[in-house]
Amino acid sequence: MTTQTYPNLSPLAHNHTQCVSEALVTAEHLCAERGVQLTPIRHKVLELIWESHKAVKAYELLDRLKPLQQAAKPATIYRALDFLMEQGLIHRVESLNAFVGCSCSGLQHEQLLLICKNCQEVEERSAKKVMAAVSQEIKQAGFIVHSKAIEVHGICAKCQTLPGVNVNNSVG
Amino acid sequence: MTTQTYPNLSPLAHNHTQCVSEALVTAEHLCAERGVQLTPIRHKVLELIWESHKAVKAYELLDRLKPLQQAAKPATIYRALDFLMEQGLIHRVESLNAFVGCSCSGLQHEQLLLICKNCQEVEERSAKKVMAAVSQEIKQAGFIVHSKAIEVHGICAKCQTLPGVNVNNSVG
DNA sequence: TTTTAATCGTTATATTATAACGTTTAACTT
DNA sequence: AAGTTAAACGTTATAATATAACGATTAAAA
Repeated sequence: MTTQTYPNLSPLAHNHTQCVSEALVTAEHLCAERGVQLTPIRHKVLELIWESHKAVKAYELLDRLKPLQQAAKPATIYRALDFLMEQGLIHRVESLNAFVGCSCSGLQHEQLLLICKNCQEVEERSAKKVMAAVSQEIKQAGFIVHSKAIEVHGICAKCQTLPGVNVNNSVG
Repeated sequence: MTTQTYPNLSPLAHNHTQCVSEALVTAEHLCAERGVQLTPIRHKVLELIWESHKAVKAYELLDRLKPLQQAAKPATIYRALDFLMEQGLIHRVESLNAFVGCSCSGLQHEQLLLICKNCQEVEERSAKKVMAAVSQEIKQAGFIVHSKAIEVHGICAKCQTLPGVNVNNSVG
């Protein structure tokens, strides 16, 4: 028997209701502590993002927000996303122009994002050794770091087991 | 006396004419070897990208291409960019929606990009240790990698010496 | 030399994101 | 509690980035 050593983000395989609820409670606490407003709109957007572990597009969020918030326009979404990013509650996935809930809110935010091409789910890993190696490399370059984005595209462990999933073109 | 241990990409500080010419010759050789066509348009776009070490936007390239290629339209640029990326002759900077010449064409293409917020120049580093650490982390996640993008934003060594440059908000 | 595939021209449109400005709501001050 | 200030939001418009689709042309292969 093998032990599953990776998180299985599928709604069926983990208690996603609890997962979302934890994220929202954490967000509420952090915002309260920081004296910033997690307004109803911001809260709804965060909730929509957490509906899955997939990276979600701004205009997709807008479509999903509209029924709940008639007046919602692009600016509504982008303002909420800006706030949530500032507070470290979500990540922007640069290589997809999309967003995903941060599963380490309140902790450090230099993350490695593993982005599955098949299911679009994003797994976040703190990857201390990677960050240390990056820091060392950067020091050699005499560079002052403001932010790091490490995004890896491929096929997640779960999707590798599915039939008809292309796992080719792999590197490193 | 200190030794300069980082590349200085300023047009005044390195022989940029030679730098560009090397990139173009390498591109020509690689395309010939591979039996793919570095057409006049593709060659011009590559040349325009290499005008500097800054990340350059697609529509900026389009504006610069138009005088040389009357019929140039967005598709003209995006097709050329797609080709140049497929051939590993340029990098897409995901976090800027921009493009930069690849200074390691023909070699490995898993790179660390150091993007200066002040001068917009992009330095490319092969960062073997970083890549090894990423590979190890990914193996633990049971993930199959197709591509990696490691992008670091901050202030380059050159700009740190300039007056009035904000070097704050640094991390790691 | 015919056939096929690649490249390019062209038009249209989809997608992502921001600017600007007025109104409302919340927080702070007295 | 009333007045003041700042934050958040509504709204319109538009900028910036990117792709689809299809026909014409050019290059490569048979």
